Amino acid sequence: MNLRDLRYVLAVAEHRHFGKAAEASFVSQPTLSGQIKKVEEELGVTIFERSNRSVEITPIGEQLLIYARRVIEQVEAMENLAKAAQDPLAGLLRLGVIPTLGPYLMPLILQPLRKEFPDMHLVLREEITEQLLIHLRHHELDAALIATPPDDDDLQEIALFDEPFWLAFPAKHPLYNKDEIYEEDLPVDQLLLLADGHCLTEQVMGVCHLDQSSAHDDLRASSLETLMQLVGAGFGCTLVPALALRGSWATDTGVILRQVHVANAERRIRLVARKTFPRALALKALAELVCKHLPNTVRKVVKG
Amino acid sequence: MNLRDLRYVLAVAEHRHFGKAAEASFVSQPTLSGQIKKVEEELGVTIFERSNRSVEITPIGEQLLIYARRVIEQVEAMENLAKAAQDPLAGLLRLGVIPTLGPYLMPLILQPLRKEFPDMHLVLREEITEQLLIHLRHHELDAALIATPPDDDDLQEIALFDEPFWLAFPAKHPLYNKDEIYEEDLPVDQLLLLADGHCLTEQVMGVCHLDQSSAHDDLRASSLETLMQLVGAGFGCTLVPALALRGSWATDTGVILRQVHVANAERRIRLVARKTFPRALALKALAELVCKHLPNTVRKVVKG
DNA sequence: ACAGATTGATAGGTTTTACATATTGGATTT
DNA sequence: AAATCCAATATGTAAAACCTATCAATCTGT
Repeated sequence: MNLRDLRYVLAVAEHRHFGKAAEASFVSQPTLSGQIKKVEEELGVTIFERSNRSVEITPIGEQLLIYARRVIEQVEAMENLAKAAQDPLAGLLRLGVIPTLGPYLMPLILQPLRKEFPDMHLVLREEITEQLLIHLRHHELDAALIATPPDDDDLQEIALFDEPFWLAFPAKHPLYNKDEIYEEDLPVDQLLLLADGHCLTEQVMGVCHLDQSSAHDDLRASSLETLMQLVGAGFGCTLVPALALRGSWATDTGVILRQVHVANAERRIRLVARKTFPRALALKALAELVCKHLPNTVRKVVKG
Repeated sequence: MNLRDLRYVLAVAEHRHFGKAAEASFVSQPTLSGQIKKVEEELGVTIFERSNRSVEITPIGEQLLIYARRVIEQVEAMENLAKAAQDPLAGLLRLGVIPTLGPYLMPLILQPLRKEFPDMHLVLREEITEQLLIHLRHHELDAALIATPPDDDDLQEIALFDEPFWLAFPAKHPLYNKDEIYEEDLPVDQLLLLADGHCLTEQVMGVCHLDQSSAHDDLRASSLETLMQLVGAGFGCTLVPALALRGSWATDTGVILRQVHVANAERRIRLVARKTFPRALALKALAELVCKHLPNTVRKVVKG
């Protein structure tokens, strides 16, 4: 049996006339007659009792029609659903973000996103890079915003922007008088770090030429917010990604911020997804939207 | 789209492997791949995200699968229903009977019917011939038991049996001493009749050579039961079909019954149905069952 | 009563499409 | 490096759905 055949049956039931039903189905009357006959033979049941001047539905045919109508109804609902979902810019997009980026980037783009792509339904998940990549591979996420190259042949990336690191230190710190920070100024021995696993931790250590052994591991903050509270409280200094400068800690914590003039004192933020992810357009749209709403503290990458 | 395609989609979803799904669907892998691709193109949506080592279902695919499963489920229910209804001896049979036959014949066959064809669901309707024929033509009945030739080219008949008329008269009637009634004995002037419309009325008039004008129309009974009550009460005589002899009036009403030796003092009972009615076997089975359970007071017709 | 219109079924030929086998390209495993 | 696995692609074949033309039966209107 066939959906087309069911539609033919419904057409005959509606018109009670093979010719009219054929016309309404955009086929010839012999074709329709043949298909109806085929269905009846397949089901082993007479659906229509036809004479030369009337077409009537048998009682069993009436029962079958109820099912046929339900089937066609469901199929049409299915097609409508697909049609509504055809727009790659619409529908669910499960996006992961690293914790040192999410709280500062997402507020900038959520409202524009709702305005420009009202049908795109973003579901956010904040985890460290390693977890995000696992979720991507497991198809539990569709895309992720991270700060390291994914290093996985199954994944693709769209580079978005470079986010410089700023130096954060307590108000009473000797560096207070320096407006500009160079490599030799970095207070490497007073450096406070995030917990392991955060990509930011390794990147900051890289900028400061620290390795695992030489880094303090007695004081590790579990979040950037906590870290800045520690800085404000005078426990040490740290490097902060530019977008985080406007975090909630920025007011009244007595933390001083300075631009850093050191090579590679920045991280590249990219949108990664599986190469096989079918909604490339959604990724592109999201990438462009993010770039469009970035502050001047970061440097956009010119596409790619 | 196509039911076959939906089954393919479900198979891939189940196996998460095109080769295995193809095998389970008894087609080659390229065929299945092609059909899946076709469905995705038709729907404009990617259902499966495939790489060289995995097949995963997209979120929209998951939603579509819910519908696909429902559709297939309904279709299978439909096929099961048809299969269950394939037996022409099973299922609904809407049967009409004339009022002078139904109450006496049906009790004889209902139980055997339930025993021999437990799946045949008889729905009875008791009306005069004219109404029954109208209902037959309107497909509101499938068959009818009547006592006159249907005289309609769209209808067919199976003759079942000839039912003789018996003379019924009050106990004190002068005919009491006659054991056998011949034409000249018929008490034509005392004849009581049923209401017009009943075929029995005309047939009894025919046997007695009465026409519309010469017949009493001051006393007409609305049912055979009433008629016999009138006879028992001494209002007159009448002719009764043989099967009715065992009606509820037969005891304690003082009605005397005599066999009648008059040509054509009988009526032929036939099962009529539309020529186009598809369940000829059900008719045949019913006809045979009726004949099998008739008392000796009637003469079975030898098939046809 | 007879010609013309109507209706569903049938016949024969064409186009579409579903299918199979063979092969390819990319990735993984031994 | 060779073998294996997997889905996609290429190409030819067989089944099906479809069309036009026609038939048989009936109904309509003169």
